[in-house]
Amino acid sequence: MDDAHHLHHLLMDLVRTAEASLMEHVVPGRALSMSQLFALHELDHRSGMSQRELAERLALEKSSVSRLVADLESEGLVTRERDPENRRLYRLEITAAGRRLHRHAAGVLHERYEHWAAAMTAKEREGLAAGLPALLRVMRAHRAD
Amino acid sequence: MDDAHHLHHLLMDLVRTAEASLMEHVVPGRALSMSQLFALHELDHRSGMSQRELAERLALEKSSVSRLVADLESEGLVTRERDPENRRLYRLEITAAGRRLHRHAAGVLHERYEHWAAAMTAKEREGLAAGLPALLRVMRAHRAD
DNA sequence: GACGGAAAGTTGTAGTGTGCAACTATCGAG
DNA sequence: CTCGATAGTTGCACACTACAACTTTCCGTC
Repeated sequence: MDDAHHLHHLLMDLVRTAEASLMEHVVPGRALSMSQLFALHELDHRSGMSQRELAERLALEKSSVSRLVADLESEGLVTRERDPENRRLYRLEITAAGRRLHRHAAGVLHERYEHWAAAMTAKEREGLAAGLPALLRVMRAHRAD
Repeated sequence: MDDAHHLHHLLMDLVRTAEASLMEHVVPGRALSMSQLFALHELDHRSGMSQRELAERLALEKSSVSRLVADLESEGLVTRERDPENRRLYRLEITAAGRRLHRHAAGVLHERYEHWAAAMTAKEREGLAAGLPALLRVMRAHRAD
């Protein structure tokens, strides 16, 4: 079986498996979508973003982000305040609760990865460490064409 | 950066990138969802499946599959006939048109993979070939717990 | 053979996540 | 001051999905 054919099966499998495997039981009790988790991740990483900027990073339409952030705000995970210098835009900040939630989710995922990594051989881990970034790199390059 | 942390970033990236990169412009003119494509793939591979069995393979609820297959049938991509031995269940068959569509989609994806594979080094390709199946294996094992 | 439970599939309904188009409010250049 | 651009909101529609209630068919038991 040639590389391309092999990759076909692997990726199809992965796409069907990965999201469910990743997002299952990340936060007990609270329903947290992947986009929400990504948004928290971005905001925990970088403060004062506008919704437009967040939309860019998440590759979502600004209206989707508007609702996404409204939900996060209503759950007390982020705040949004108009920028006094330019009142068209919001300055988004993650709250302490949001940060706690993000850290908790990241911790759960971290454990999950450790569990996975422990179940692989060193050779397999090294293979992933070399191959996955490469795959992402070429996917991005291809889309950018 | 430890393996688990590394894996975190890679997977998050991949999940957000892969589906779009995979499914973009697979079939010109026709909107084909990933579940539809997977269903065609299963049916091209194995004939006479019931909807229950297809549902299992796609990890979807039977009602979702009922509608999914109804759509494929109305587009002439599959047929369903009651099994004369057991008229509760359907025997699903991919049509010639369905097979053509699947083969075309597979061809487009194959080209895409070749393009990607060509943009990687041999070492990266080998890494993926060793690492991705391992990742899927441990994800599945973990979910099966 | 009738009865009751199990199995396959269908349909009604609801929820989630998304994009597009039209809208408001604000800004800044001329 | 006016006009075009920018940030965000809202109404609407759509795709995909699960769950629950339903029908039809089957089969074992009495």
